[in-house]
Amino acid sequence: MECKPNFEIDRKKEMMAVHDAMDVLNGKWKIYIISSVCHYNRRRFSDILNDVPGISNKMLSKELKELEINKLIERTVLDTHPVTVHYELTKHGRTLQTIIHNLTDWGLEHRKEITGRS
Amino acid sequence: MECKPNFEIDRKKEMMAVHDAMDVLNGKWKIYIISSVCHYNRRRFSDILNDVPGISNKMLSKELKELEINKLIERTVLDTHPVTVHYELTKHGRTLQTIIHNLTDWGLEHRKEITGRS
DNA sequence: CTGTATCCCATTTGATACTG
DNA sequence: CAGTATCAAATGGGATACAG
Repeated sequence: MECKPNFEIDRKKEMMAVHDAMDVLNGKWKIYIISSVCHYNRRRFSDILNDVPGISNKMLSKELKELEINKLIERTVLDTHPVTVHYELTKHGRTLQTIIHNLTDWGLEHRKEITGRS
Repeated sequence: MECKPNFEIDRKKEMMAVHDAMDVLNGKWKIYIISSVCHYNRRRFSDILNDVPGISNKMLSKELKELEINKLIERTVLDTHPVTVHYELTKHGRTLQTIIHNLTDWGLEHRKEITGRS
C-alpha cells in the first residue's frame, strides 16, 4: 500500500477544506439568508427578516456581517431617507448554489429514509 | 409572472430540506467523524478519537449516538475482552460522500478567495 | 428603515474523574 | 477499550429598548 502516506495527507487537507466550508455555513440562519438573497437577487434587511421565519434583527445583523466578511454577499447603502440597504450575492457567493442544491436533494432523501419511505 | 406562487412553495420546501440536511450535519464534529469512518470503512471508538483532533470522548459518544439515530452509521459490538466496538457508514450514510466532496472543493476555492488567490 | 446595546436564559462544549 | 457522570465555562440566541 504505497499510497497510504498521500492518503493521509489528502485526508488532512480534505478535513481542513470541509472545515472551512462548514465554518462559513455555520449557525442557525446563514443558509436561509443566502437562500433568500439568492432567490430574489437583491434583498433588503427587513425583507430578509420576513423571509427567514424566526430570526431576530440581532441575529440577522450578525450573520450578514459574517457573510460579508466571507465575501459571500455585498452590502449596498442607498442614499435615501430613511436609508435603504441592499444585499446581494457576490460571484463567489453564487458558487454556493451547487452545495445548497445538493443539501436540498439529500435532505429530501434523508427524510424519506428516516420516516421510512414516506 | 404566473410562476410566482409555485416559486414560493418550492422555496419553502427547499428551505425545509436544507434544514433537515443541516440538522444532521450539525455540531462541531459530525462531518469529521463521518469523514473518518468513511475513510477507513470501519473504525473503532478510540481510533476516531485520534482521527478527529480536539474532540473529547464525551462529544464523540454523543455525536456517534446522533449519527446512529439518523441511520448514517452502524454500531457493532464485538464480544472480546475488553469489548471492541466498530462503527461503519450505512448505505444511507455513504450517500453523504457527494456532499462532503462538494464541501471540500468549495472550501478550497473559498480559502483562495478569502486569502486572495494564494 | 437599518441597525446597535443590554440583559438574561438555554444549550453546547470542555475537563476531569470514574465504571464495566 | 468504550464509554458515563459531574461540574464548570463558553457560546448562542431571544426580548426589549434605543439610535442614526
